[in-house]
Amino acid sequence: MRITLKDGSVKEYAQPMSVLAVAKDLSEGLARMACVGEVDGETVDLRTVLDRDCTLNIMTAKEERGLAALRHSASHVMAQAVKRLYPEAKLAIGPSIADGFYYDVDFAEPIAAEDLGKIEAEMKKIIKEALPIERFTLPRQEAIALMKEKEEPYKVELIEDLPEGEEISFYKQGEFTDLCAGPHLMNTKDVGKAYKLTSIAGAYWRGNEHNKMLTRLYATAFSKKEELEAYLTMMEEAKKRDHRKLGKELGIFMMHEAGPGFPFFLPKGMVLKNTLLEYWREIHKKAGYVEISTPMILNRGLWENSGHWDHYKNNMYTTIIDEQDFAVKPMNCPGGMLVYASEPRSYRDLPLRMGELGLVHRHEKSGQLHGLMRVRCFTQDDAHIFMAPDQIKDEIVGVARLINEVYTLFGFQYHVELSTRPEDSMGSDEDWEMATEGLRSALDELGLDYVVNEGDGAFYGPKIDFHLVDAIGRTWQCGTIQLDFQMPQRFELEYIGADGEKHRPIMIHRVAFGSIERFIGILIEHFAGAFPTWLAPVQVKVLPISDKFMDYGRQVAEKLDAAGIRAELDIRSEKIGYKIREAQMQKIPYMLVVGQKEAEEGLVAVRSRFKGDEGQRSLDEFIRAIKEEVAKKEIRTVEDRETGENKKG
RNA sequence: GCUUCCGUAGCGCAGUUGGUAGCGCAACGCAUUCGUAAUGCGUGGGUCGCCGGUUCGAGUCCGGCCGGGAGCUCCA
Repeated sequence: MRITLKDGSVKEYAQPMSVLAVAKDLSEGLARMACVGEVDGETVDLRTVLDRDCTLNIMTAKEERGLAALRHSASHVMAQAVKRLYPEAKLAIGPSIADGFYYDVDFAEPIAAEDLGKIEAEMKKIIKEALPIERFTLPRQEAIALMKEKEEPYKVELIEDLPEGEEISFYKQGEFTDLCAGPHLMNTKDVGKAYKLTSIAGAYWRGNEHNKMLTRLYATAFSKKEELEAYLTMMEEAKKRDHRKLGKELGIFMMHEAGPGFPFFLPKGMVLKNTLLEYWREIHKKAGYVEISTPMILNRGLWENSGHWDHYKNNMYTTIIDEQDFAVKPMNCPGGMLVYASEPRSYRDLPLRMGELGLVHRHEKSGQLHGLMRVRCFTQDDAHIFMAPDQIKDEIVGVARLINEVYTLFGFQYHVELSTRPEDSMGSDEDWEMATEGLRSALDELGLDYVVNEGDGAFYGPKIDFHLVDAIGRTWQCGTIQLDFQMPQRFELEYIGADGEKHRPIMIHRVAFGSIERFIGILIEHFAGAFPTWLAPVQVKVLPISDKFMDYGRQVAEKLDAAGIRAELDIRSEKIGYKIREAQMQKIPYMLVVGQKEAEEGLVAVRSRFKGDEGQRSLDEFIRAIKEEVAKKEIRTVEDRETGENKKG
């Protein structure tokens, strides 16, 4: 039996060997880091026996899967601590996740955030006890019997759902035994000191809202204390970027209890929104789109025809006009269908790309609302593309490139998902198959990596989703491309082909920003409110040294305004330091200080967020430079000045 | 919607065992006219989210509702 190591060296053994034995054979003292192995690319526990030729990689806790094992063991320690403190508690599941781990527990009595400290203290003891973590397996029936004996009904249910005939693996540490596939560390002491219980929340058993809600204990663990501290500091910093906090401070938007989930855009936010829309119109015009606008309220018959009345009614606001049912649009597509059908279409018109900045309303459940990220009314930068079947792939590729262009302009990283047919859907299997394949082949042609989201498509078709990341690492769906065979059929859309016959077009629904509101939320967090100059609601603040230079300041501001630059003049009788501080906290890109010297010589003293822009220059020169920067939609490096927020103590 | 926590001036907060409210910033007024992150002094502003209950008395205790946060579930 030959075992090839990651570094290329080869070891020969006559007998089957455990990963642990091989690891021990290789290194004198087995470090706590070496808790997990990877055999032919598959992660395994160190106790796994090797009985064939294979490639072996012994990982450290710093490597992703090693870290997952560390956290997984930490979650067992947490569960053990919980069982010691609350013997009545029933355990559900406790995996490692992206930033840590959790354990779902069914407590007899609710516990409070203050109890986390007690659990943490008990964990410390268990780690100090240095309990070996042992793996063993049982046949199915014995496994069920063991969990019944320990009165763990959730574990029994989990085992019952595992495939027949397989041995069930368990991990045991001291008095605590848990159903688990592993892998794990070798000893509880290896969990170390770099762990912390972070929060407490509710979570449904098996993620189903009809099931009982359990208590989820969130925690995190790292291989080093410094890493834990760096993570906690990072989370604190990220919270400062929260778009709800910055949105208020920078006067971008507000919420009011008069309209939960319905955002109000303030003057500065409106500038931001309009600037984005201006950009949107510019690139769509270039990409061959026309723009339409369809009504916000349409009658029930239309929504029945589109399928929304059957498949989307729970999310729709309805009203009665002249004794007839009407609905506020939750999507723009049916209106778009009517525009397409309003005149005869020729194959020469295709692909017909119709954009619409449509305000849609959806009744989201109250608990889903989240600042601008999840609202009840939002503007979709929608478009419906009608095309012949042989144009599908090119159109999808074109849309994906457009979306990529938009995200790249802002410097976003994104990932792509392909969502397939959901349970509640309409149309034939063949249509769904064809549509899904169409999206898949376009993704392949673009060479984009994607994950498949089974059953997550829209009720009328499969979709490609583009996801962006917010300040604390949550991802939000923004762009989507959806391929739809259903709507054109339901609305009996047609075009006259080259053959003089009637044909049915196929349609793409797509958004690039997704929702302007959500996109703005993500932009705020992405830039921490310090928008690139082309987007900044106020681009320049003119700051006279004293009232004596107010007139000159006014002239400067007017000249900027005439040049199409968004400028404000600070007219208060305050000292220059005070005015600068405020402009700085408002994250305004440029400040122009004007006093005696500037007024006499027609200059401005530039102070900016950016590196290398300080100093006196003529106003004309400044205007030329800023206009060029705006035209290029440049994203410049923000100089790292102290925030000043805590300066006063 | 569910679990849990929270709701005091425009914003950020304090308010001890129940005895009808304070601080900082902001706003406003006066003085200051200043050269790169907070000039000084003064003034006004609150049905303590709303409704009900307990009590001689409720910001404080209890219940319901509304709104918000964290997560779950659902979605752009």
